[in-house]
Amino acid sequence: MGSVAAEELNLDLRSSFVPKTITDFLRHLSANNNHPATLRDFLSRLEDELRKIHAFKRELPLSMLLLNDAISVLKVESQKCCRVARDSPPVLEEFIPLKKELGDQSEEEEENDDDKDDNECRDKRNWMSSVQLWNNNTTTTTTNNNNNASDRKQLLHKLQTKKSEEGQSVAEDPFQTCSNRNGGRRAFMPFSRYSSSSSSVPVTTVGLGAASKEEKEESVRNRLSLLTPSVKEGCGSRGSRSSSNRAVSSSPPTAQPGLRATSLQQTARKQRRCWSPELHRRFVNALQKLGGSQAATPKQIRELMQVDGLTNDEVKSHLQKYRLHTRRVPAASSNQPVVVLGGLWMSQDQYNDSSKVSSSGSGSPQSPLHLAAGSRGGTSPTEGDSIEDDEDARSESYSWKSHMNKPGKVDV
DNA sequence: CATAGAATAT
DNA sequence: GATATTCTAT
Repeated sequence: MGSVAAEELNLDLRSSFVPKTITDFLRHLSANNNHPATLRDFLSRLEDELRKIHAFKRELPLSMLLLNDAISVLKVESQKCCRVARDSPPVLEEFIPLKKELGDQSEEEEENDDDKDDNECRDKRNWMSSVQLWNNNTTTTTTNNNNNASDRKQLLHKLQTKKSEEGQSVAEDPFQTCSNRNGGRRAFMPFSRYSSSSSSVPVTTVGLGAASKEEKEESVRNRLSLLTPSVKEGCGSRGSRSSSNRAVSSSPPTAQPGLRATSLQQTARKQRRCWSPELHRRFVNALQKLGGSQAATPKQIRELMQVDGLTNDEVKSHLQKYRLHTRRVPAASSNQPVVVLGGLWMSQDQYNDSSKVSSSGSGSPQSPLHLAAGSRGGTSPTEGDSIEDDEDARSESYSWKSHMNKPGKVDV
């Protein structure tokens, strides 16, 4: 029950305005017999914290400032304290220590960088894994410090404003199921892995062989609310596109023009959308409903997919890729497109259930076989890119990697 | 001006 | 290779 002060204060410090906190602290301190240990402890905590966020100093300039202030004040107080306690003469070195500490790690770079960015990045990454101060662009506005080589380059290259349409941003994250860690694996993991672990979801893991027609009750038209339980962190924590995105952020009331305020709008790239198997599945479903990849337009697809944060461009891009990939696998010789790739091309229905819940209406009215669409009355199969082919190609989970080449006919 | 598709860029 | 962004035509 001793001095819990530091504990509390530590918390306060993070979210409160320093002056107040410090004041409180000091008051508390003096009320407590000026316990030097307490002060020192707190001070050391602060310094520790400072060290931690040092790597982020560019992004959290204000935090650095506050912290520095706090430390300075406390240092002074500490001196006083000691003096009083030991009645010894002042030792003014009050402001030196701070510098000293930082000095070791690096400190001069206030704004040149570009190369030592590397160090910083590493630091950041380290911290990133444990700490999570990355929520918002808090202060990305750091005047001109925000570099990122690429960003900078882009900025210089073209300052033409870009429409920042996707206002939806937040609240997306339908089912981004990719594990996208830095050096990690990517792409689709077998569905068998999806559910399980945290959260409820009655779904029961669904192995790839069991359930095939989960629930058709289309009751829920839920716009895609299937949050993949276990993978929620998957695609690179897109909790918010920030890092240093288009710093739009609409800085409120311009706050205090006094300091760094000018928010530069840099053109940062969007976070890559991760086309999880689920997403792709929706995509394909939509295509089907729209009559094949050739007939569908990005917009239609997007609408059909009903995925929240999904943008036209994203769909467009995906569609482009999709077409590219599906084009290469013409049914070769007439029918029996399947079979190729040894079972790799099975009807999507099998995978359809994948895992997830909700399932929304997806698996239902697909009319799996509308192949008879009739479109081709026997015309020359030569081309072989009529809707059907798309269907074939699209069939399963997402393996366009088809490596398979049609040995038969070379072009030219 | 909005959208689709192709061509590039990252 | 997968996405994003830009360019061009509609």
